[in-house]
Amino acid sequence: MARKRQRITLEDVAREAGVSPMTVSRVINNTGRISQATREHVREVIARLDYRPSRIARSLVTNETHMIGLVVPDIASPYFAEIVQGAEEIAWEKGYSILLANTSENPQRELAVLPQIEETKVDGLIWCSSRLPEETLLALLEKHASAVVVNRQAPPHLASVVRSRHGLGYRARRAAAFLIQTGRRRIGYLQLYRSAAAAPIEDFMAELARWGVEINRAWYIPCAPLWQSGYEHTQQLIARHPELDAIIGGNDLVALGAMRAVLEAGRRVPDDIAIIGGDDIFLAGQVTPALTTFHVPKHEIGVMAARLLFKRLEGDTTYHEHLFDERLIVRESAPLPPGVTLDL
Amino acid sequence: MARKRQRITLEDVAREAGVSPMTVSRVINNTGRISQATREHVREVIARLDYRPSRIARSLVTNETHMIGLVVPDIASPYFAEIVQGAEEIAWEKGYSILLANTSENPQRELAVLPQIEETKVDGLIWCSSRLPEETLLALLEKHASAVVVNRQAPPHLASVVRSRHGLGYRARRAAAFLIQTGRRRIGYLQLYRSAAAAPIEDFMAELARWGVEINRAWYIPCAPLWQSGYEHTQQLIARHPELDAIIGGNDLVALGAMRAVLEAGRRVPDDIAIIGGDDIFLAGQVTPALTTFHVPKHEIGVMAARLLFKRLEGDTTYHEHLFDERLIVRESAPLPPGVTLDL
DNA sequence: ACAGTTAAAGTTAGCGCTAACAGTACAGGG
DNA sequence: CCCTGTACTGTTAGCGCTAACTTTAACTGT
Repeated sequence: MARKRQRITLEDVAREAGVSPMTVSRVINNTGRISQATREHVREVIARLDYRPSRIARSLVTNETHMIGLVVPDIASPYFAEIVQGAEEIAWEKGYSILLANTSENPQRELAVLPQIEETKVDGLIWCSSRLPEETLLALLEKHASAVVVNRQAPPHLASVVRSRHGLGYRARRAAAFLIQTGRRRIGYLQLYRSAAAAPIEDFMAELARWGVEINRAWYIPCAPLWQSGYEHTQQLIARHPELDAIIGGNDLVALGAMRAVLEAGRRVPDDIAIIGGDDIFLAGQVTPALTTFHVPKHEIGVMAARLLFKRLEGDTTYHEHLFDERLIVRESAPLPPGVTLDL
Repeated sequence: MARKRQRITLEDVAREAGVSPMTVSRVINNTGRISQATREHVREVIARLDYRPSRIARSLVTNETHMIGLVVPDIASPYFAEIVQGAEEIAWEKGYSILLANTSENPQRELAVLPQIEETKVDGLIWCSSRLPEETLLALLEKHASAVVVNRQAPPHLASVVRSRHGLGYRARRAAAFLIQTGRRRIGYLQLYRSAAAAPIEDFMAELARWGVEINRAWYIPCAPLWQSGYEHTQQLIARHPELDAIIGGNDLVALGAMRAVLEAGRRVPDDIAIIGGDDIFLAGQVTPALTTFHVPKHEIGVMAARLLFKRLEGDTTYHEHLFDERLIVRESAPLPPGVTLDL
């Protein structure tokens, strides 16, 4: 029987302690001047009644909820789960709660989730890897006093930014350079579809051109950031294009799906086809062959996003941008043959 | 420049529309009787002013926050991330938000997180895999009108329960039975430490005894639910006990850590040492050798937990318990040799 | 025509807190 | 003895909403 227990209010405490509600409020918030005796007495009553101040009521008057909204495309992805973990850690330290919204990689849902967050009046917002088009994103950011955007760009006055180099097309270009120098010539690319902010495929092809290797648009296909998508697209890709000797996955899940498809097709990794992933999720180094990929400091991204947000909340409205480097981790799926030296 | 934009209130809308605040309130909540003309006019003004009702203010009077608290030991674990995903899905459908608390596997933190959640006055609470001792957990549940507990037991009047069979010691016993029937005799067990609710090691040994195989307490060691822990404990375990021919991991992360340690030690999986995991996380089937494990419907657990919670919130205070089955998924790390038939 | 009904509004009060201002009491200086 | 300052505590009002009640207007049937 869910008892609707009457909540103990600040007024109850005041009455019990024989002081005014304001005095109790001051004790709780450590504001104003309170005599040591009164303070201790009120504290004792608070403890005795097991009083918990209502954040709701406080928020209504202070206009601060001590909550921050966290929007991610897929909480079950190892990539975002770690970012969330990092952000939650900092929020907790600061006494803030996390309001989580999972948009299931769905821009519609992303749009729909925002009114909900607005109505809750979170103090700030961390927005990860928005799949919304640029102008829509900006319009929504306009309405939020404090926001931090992860993996997207934003105008300085609207939000701070945390990114790793991925968005700049850095990753695919470096992967291509590495593969070519280790002897690969016909490189497939499972490019994550995303907003306009993503690196255009042209950047990637420019890199290939720089090395003078073959370019074939049919080898570059858009792909959802999921294992299944990498798996299925690779099945088709290698069936239609058996000439491929390397595949770049947009992220590790995709690359692992690709690896599976390659192995199931009876081709060897890396002997026949080398594979490079994209974010170094936890198990990337545990599979056999272990995945060559770019290390992305996911936890630190979450931590930094929260830190920048709190900077804004604390009144520092200057723009901050933090760009994390992505280090290539050479493992077995795309090894460095003995004797090869790289020029990266 | 974070503009402190003055929020548009219900009163603004009322003034603009030339009606009383109450009328606007009724339109928003679809309560009471409102003429079609007024309703449409008010709606138009709401849209024009881009008015968003304040949940805070509403909560203060209705005593409902439309938020549910979700406490997990480790959001970055693939196991809990999927549960969170499931719960968030249902919450979203019902128009509720998720207040996320990550306790980092730390009972202290678990205790500390509760006041925060209480102050926020969430409408309900989903509590996953609490690491708190039984009596502490119950004491805390007492204070919450509506709660659902995952992977723990609870008295019917305090909370509904969602579990898979794991907590009953089912998993380790079945794993042992399987291993023995496939020819293994000296079985190590990396048991997840946890609360009193977990199956005592005695259950496991009873199963071994039933099959008449060797029992050696030194082979059974407590282990944190992390890859690193499985890895390190296994390194020690197989160094001290080279006689082992199988290892059971408390969950997949631990089992994968164990697998890595075994392979690095130059032993073969499954030829020298068979390995069985525990929750079938996403990549368990992707590694080589693929992990034999028990499938646990993580997403469904999250969904069910949220469903049972909403049942309580909607006034059905009867006790519900949902027990999910765990199916053994036989993959390569502990295969079924040809010709062997199982008696489970 | 008039009480009785009903639909469609409006009024009042208060949820639990805190900001801002207003005391009060007591000290020491003139 | 008042005056000013300091240290503490109290009073008032209102944050943005909704529950509960009241009012107004229009419509009924006899």
